[in-house]
Amino acid sequence: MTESKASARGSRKASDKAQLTRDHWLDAAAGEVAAGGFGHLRVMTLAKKLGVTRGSFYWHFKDHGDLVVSFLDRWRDRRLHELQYWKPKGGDVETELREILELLLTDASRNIRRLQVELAVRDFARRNDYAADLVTQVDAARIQQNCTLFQRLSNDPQRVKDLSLLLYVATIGSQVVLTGKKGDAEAIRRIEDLLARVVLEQRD
Amino acid sequence: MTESKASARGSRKASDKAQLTRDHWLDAAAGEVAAGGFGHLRVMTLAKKLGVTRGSFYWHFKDHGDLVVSFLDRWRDRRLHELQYWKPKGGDVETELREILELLLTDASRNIRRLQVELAVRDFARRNDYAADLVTQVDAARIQQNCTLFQRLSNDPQRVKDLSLLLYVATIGSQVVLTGKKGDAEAIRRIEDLLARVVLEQRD
DNA sequence: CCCACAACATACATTAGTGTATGGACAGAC
DNA sequence: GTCTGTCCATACACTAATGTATGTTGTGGG
Repeated sequence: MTESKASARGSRKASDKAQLTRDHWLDAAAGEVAAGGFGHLRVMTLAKKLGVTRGSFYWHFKDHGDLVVSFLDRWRDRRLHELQYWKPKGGDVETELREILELLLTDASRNIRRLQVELAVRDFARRNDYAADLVTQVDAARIQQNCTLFQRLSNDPQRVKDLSLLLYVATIGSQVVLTGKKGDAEAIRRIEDLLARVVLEQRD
Repeated sequence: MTESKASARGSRKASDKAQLTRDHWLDAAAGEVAAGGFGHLRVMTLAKKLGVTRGSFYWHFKDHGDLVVSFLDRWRDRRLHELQYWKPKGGDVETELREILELLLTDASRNIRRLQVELAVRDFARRNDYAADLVTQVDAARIQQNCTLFQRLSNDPQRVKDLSLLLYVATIGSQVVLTGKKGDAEAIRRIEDLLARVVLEQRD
């Protein structure tokens, strides 16, 4: 009996006797959200996944809603923070554009889990005001990020905004339509190339 | 007592004593799916909405899964069928391109309900193989539709395919990112205009 | 040594939703 | 008229999930 309990706890990956933190629960939640969206985020499922009972959950979190809000907050923080890591390397504009395109499309499409979570958050935002607010923040920051690049392509501020927005919606659309389909890598690569061409033709 | 029952039934829109059909239920389901996605599609909610009890539902449908499959099938049929209505009017290419762009972006963004359902189906497809299959069918048909237009722009079949795909992912991305946000109509109009410009520059 | 708290287990109450079995009203066929 | 089938109501059983209240264990401080 005691062995079965020990082996149950032992099914956890990292350390056997280490105790859980909020982040452990949030990581497990990320898996569930990626697989089934926020509608399938269950406390019981997470507990089984972590090899504990729900009693642990209600120690770390007030309730199910607390988990959701914490998850969304962490997602927002990470998405905003990762934008800081992209610093223009001072190469020529075309090289930099192709770099950021590869980052936004090819690289992003390889991070299936991260992409699934993003789509789930975006879908959840359609019926949850809190999530909708965070998505708006992240979208705005990313589009702003694109703007700083496109300012080197054009002096027309309106054109800069429009190009940034076009690039962004094309990026999201590619992720929504192509991710997980067969031949998606090839299609994404071609979209990436075509986008670079049409954007570069807009310089003045 | 009988009055209360009658008034309950009378809360339905069209006719008071008309009996329900599968399509009535599917229409009501569309409202729920648009609002909350497939995860919030409840038999009880639909029954209340239609002013009947769940007994009626289980007469028209085998079970909850039957409703979902029927809903998806009808969605696929309608999306494929509506493509037949767009016949090239034989104008010049630029005019026709701007027409189809307006149809795909501005017009589509006005049909909030239809758009919400599409996004819900697309999200559901990430965890449901049957839905994924239908979405793939619809996507392919729409992209193919775009190809017939772009064949008048370029003789390179690969470029035709790429442009069609770019237009499609930009369309979907616009719907995902912009729909429902403030100032979305203006943004969509500008995306539409920019897309027309960059596509026309790709003719040979 | 024990004690106090953090971390988790256990057990129970409650809710929301599905599916099913059966009964009833009502309209048309004959 | 009554019979039959369609369409819906009612009542019940069942499940999954949440939240809460309380019990249990392990561990460092004094």
